[in-house]
Amino acid sequence: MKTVKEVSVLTGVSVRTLQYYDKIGLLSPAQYTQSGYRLYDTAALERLQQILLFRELGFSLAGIAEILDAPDFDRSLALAQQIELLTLQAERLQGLIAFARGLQQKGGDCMDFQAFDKTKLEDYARRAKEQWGHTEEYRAAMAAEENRTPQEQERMIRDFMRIFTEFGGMKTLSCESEQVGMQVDKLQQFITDHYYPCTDEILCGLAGMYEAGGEFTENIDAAGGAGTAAFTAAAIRAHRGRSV
Amino acid sequence: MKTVKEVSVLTGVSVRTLQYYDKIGLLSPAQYTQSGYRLYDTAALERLQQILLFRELGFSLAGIAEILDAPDFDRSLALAQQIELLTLQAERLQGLIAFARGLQQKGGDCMDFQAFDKTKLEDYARRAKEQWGHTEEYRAAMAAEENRTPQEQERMIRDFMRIFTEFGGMKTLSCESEQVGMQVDKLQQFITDHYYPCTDEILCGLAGMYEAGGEFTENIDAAGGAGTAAFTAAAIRAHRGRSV
DNA sequence: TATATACTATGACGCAGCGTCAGAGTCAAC
DNA sequence: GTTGACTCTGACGCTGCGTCATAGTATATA
Repeated sequence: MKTVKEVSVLTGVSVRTLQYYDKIGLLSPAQYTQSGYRLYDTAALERLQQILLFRELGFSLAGIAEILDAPDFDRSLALAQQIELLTLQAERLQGLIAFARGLQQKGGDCMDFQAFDKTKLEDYARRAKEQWGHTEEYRAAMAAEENRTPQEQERMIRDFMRIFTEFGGMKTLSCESEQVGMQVDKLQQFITDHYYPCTDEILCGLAGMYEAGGEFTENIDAAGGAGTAAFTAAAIRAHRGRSV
Repeated sequence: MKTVKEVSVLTGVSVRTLQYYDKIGLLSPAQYTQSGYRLYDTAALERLQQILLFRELGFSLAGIAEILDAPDFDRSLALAQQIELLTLQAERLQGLIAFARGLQQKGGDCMDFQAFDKTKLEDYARRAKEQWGHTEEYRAAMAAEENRTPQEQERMIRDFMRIFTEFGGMKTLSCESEQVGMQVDKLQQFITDHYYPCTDEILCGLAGMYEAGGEFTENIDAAGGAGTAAFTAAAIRAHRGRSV
């Protein structure tokens, strides 16, 4: 039988936390003394181990109680779900890091999100139309484009910029790396979702425009720092080159 | 001039949040109507953009206020620090994911952390001594070892197990990958911190023991699933092999 | 036995960043 | 004048504890 302090020292959990876990019914001591002191036995300690294990894996205390108190609960399923959740968080973090690095490169003081101005975007769309305007999907997508409010368009431009800022933050990575591949997917998906169905072929075509040295190059480099456009183009080729 | 609702729709921030930002002094509207309605101008909107940018990068609202309100604040320094923070979080997440995957592989129902029992650990230490006991660093480290409480030893064993569980979760990765390399560093650092100075040479020696098929192999595979010991050995060789 | 000390218990409040609900006022249109 | 859409504010809730205040308890020492 161990007192709160002993358990605290043993496991690194604070006394207050142990009291709290008792209060919310997550971990009760084996018994109380007449004066109300908590006493923990080895069974309680083992339960605490389990609690700490799941807690570190990011489960909520309520979730841990559910897992530990329902003997028929599918632990491995819960674990699998948690792994997915953790993976999503990790991916998000990777994206954020790339984004932050991109911001850093393009210059901390002038965090300018207006570089992609509307006229240029229209120009951009016009050139795309010249190349792929004859397809039916393109015309269908354009119909949706028409009735977007200016505010929505502004937000989309910023989102678009951001993708390139993230590319900029990945310049230290290899073009072939998986993370860069995911970013290529992201770009392709974004264009498909918001502008027109972006096939691998079209994407490779865009790669050429990005590194051609014109306004596209300028805008992209403004978003992610010098060399971002070239890096993006290389990344697209590395991950889509085979299919063309 | 835009109302709260309009700003909300435009930026995706809830009305209540805008009111909250006003209350805490983070973002004040350009003016109020006689009836107390908030009205935002473009300057306020731009400030909101900045707020959202930093918020997404994980800055606290207080931190954002500090950054935006002090014109001479070093933004790029803050950004660099935040990148470090994000990187740490990402590394931690990667470790957790590997750990969770390791747990998954060794079997969800019997999450047994007692596999490394004390006698085996003593055996482990004894063999290490046979090989490197003649060095001075070893003897110094052993002095510290002596006066650890049984509880501290137990915790260390669990921590040690955990490192192998994490290795087990990385089996799908390449031995040469950077993440696995970091895990090798972690193992080496842990041994150095808690047992004896673990040189690259010693680590490679351990690798041999891990895959020799004896108790070490059993214990490590119990921690991370079948094949973990062999994977760990290969990982050590891949990242420390050159220096031996 | 008195006291010093270490430990324990409980309740209340605080933290971040809002969401939610209640009650009341406001604005424009029909 | 009434409807419906907005807006205001304050209060409370959420997670997972830390911190502080106040009070009781256990134990060793003088």
